[in-house]
Amino acid sequence: MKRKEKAAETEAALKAAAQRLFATRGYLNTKITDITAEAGRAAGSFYNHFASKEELLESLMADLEKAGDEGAVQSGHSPDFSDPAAVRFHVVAYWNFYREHTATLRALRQAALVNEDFARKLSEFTRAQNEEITDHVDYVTRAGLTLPGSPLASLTLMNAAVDDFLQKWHDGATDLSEEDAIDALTRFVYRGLTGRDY
Amino acid sequence: MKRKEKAAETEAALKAAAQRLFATRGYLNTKITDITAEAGRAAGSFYNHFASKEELLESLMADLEKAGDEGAVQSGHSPDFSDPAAVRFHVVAYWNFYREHTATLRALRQAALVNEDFARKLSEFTRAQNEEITDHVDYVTRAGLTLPGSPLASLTLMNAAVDDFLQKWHDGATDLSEEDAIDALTRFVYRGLTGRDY
DNA sequence: TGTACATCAGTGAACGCGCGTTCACTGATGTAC
DNA sequence: TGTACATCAGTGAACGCGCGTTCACTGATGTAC
Repeated sequence: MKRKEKAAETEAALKAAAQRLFATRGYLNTKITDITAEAGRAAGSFYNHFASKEELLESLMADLEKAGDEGAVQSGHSPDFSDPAAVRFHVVAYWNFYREHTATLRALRQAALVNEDFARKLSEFTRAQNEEITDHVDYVTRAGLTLPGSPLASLTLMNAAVDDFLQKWHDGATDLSEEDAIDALTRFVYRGLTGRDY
Repeated sequence: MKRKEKAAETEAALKAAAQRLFATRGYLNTKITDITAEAGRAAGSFYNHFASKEELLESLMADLEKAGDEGAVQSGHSPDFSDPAAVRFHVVAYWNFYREHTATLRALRQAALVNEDFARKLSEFTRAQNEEITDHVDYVTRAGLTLPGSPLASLTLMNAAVDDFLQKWHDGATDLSEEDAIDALTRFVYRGLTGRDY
């Protein structure tokens, strides 16, 4: 079975090369021939594995979803967002998830700008994410605190702050160490959601 | 001087057409021939006015900056962010600014993904925006309240929340009316910055 | 005011570059007997 | 185990599409006398 091994190896090399390039120069700026060159293969080789750059990205997304599921399983966290520790736990989890999958996540966002299909996939992805923690924000109301808006709006606000801040931090737009950044983000979100100081 | 008038008219038509297309299908998905077709001119006409799509976008940015300056002048607002009304005022101002310039702002963000120059311009733009309100957040500290992080980090958090939420709201990701959206956003940001309920 | 020429905005067919995609070919691995 | 053929991963030159860009041309406006 040496043939299949070799094929799998090439496919993996192409994916790894793609991720490296997506991270540095972005999805839209990466040509298929860039990927094959970075992977040390001939241009034509690409099509033995993927029909297009889009399909490669879908494959990377599939890996990401698998990793996401594994992450979710091992959590066993508190869903009570009236507790700052629970908010922090989620911020940290998302922070790490983003760090490990920066290339794919950024590529996906770029692809969504240009491609209807990926736009849908991205919004489906965030919808699913919201779903998972909808009940978490309900704890805020049950604790006698008031959310900034409707539950969905509050989730969206939280995601907006986390997503964008995370990206800006990675781009070096702030002066903060990682711990300080997480601290600030947690505090901002917790306060925003609950109206309580922390 | 009928000739110059005609030229100015065509240039304006090209810009207007570009904005319409940028708003609907995005900057990156808009071809130069799309713009000329939408403006009802021949393809070659474009180059009488702009050397490239990038140059057209720069021209749109110049318009935007002019509008921004005019907006800033007529403000006469309170800079004291320990006062919710001051925060709201700024949120509303930015909200309106965004609504009026959606096409250009989104185009700029897309261009920044692909083009080094625009990336720099965009970050310069947000830096300048931050500059303008750096002192505003200092009022929070002076009022005896604690910011979520360093002043720069706090500003970045605020911008992150506003930018991303605004975009998501425009994309229809929430269920809120405009007033409710502004309310929720203001509350979230004010709480996040000050740790005070509102 | 009229005439002859110059200039300019606009036109659209044609050109050419960049890049995605194909395909005939090679050499290695697998299969049949 | 050896031989002959089949299959498959990989190669890279060549092809062709999409689109940015050019350019010779037209008709209208401006200028000189």
